[in-house]
Amino acid sequence: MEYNISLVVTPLSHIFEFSLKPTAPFDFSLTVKNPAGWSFFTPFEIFENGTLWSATKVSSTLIGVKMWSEGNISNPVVSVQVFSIEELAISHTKFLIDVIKEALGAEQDLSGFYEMARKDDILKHAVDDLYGMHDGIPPSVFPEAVLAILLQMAPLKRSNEMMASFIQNYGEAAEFDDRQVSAWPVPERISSIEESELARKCKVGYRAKHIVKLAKKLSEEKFPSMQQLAEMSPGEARKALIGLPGIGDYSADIISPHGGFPIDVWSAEVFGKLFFGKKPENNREAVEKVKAEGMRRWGEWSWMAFFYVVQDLPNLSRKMGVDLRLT
DNA sequence: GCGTCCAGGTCTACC
DNA sequence: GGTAGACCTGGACGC
Repeated sequence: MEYNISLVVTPLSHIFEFSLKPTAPFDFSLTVKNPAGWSFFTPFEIFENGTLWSATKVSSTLIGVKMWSEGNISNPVVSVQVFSIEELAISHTKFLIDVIKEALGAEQDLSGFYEMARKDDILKHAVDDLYGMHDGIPPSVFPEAVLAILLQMAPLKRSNEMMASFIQNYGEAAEFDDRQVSAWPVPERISSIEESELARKCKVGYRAKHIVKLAKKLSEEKFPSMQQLAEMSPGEARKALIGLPGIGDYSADIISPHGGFPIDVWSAEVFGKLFFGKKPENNREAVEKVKAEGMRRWGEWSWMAFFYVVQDLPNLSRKMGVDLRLT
């Protein structure tokens, strides 16, 4: 893989800061650095001693974000510093505060989910282990869609390598608070590169075609923002996402701010064992059956159930006496 | 060392 | 509308 060919490093020296009071229960560490290792903004972000340094582009503005907790699970307070190249207008700072609130899931009320989960033989363990973990809405569609495409037809190790190469070759690094964090590329940049160049540099294979077409669609056409997708009905948002290049049933469930029940051949095995007590004979053929059972069992809470179970696999394996390791 | 298989899906041609 | 086959790449596996 080719790294650091054209990564631009941008120093961010202007700061504005604020604090948030998320809806309790809220566990800051579990929310920004969850056990399965899903990134808050980018896989290159840093989490040390309870503080997160991350970076992203929001409406063409590169920002660095430093966050830490000053409260506790039942009385949560999060301090946030936002770093930018130049001083931001008041309207922009208000917008960014909303973006970070959404990304933290700060206003998410977990009480309904927890009430259901405590009566469920699987989820009662997960919500106990991960009490206060919120799930937020990412600031933009492009990184989520590229991630979904890179997860397709590849072992996780290779997906991670493709993702790292893509960010290092075409992203932008934010330098702030004595840290450097690489942020995801924006569609405007990817739309102008050749598919063959992307395939060669990042070894993404046939996925290069989907990624460049996706970038063109998002940068040249009016596609709903993540916030607008959140305001649509789940069905409308899903329909819009499936219209994107390289995005099908599974990927739409990953990207949608409404969530879904994204069962692939990997999760078909995990959830197959949890639901039916044994490994499916054929993981690929079990996808539809496992997905239907998850939707039947957890209904409107399917996404949160998926999220909590995937984050809690080692504990669930032990507590339920089911070997959830892949075979 | 070499050939074969297949992986945390989606698209397209064909019926 | 339903479905088989193709699709990049690289690691695992058998020989």
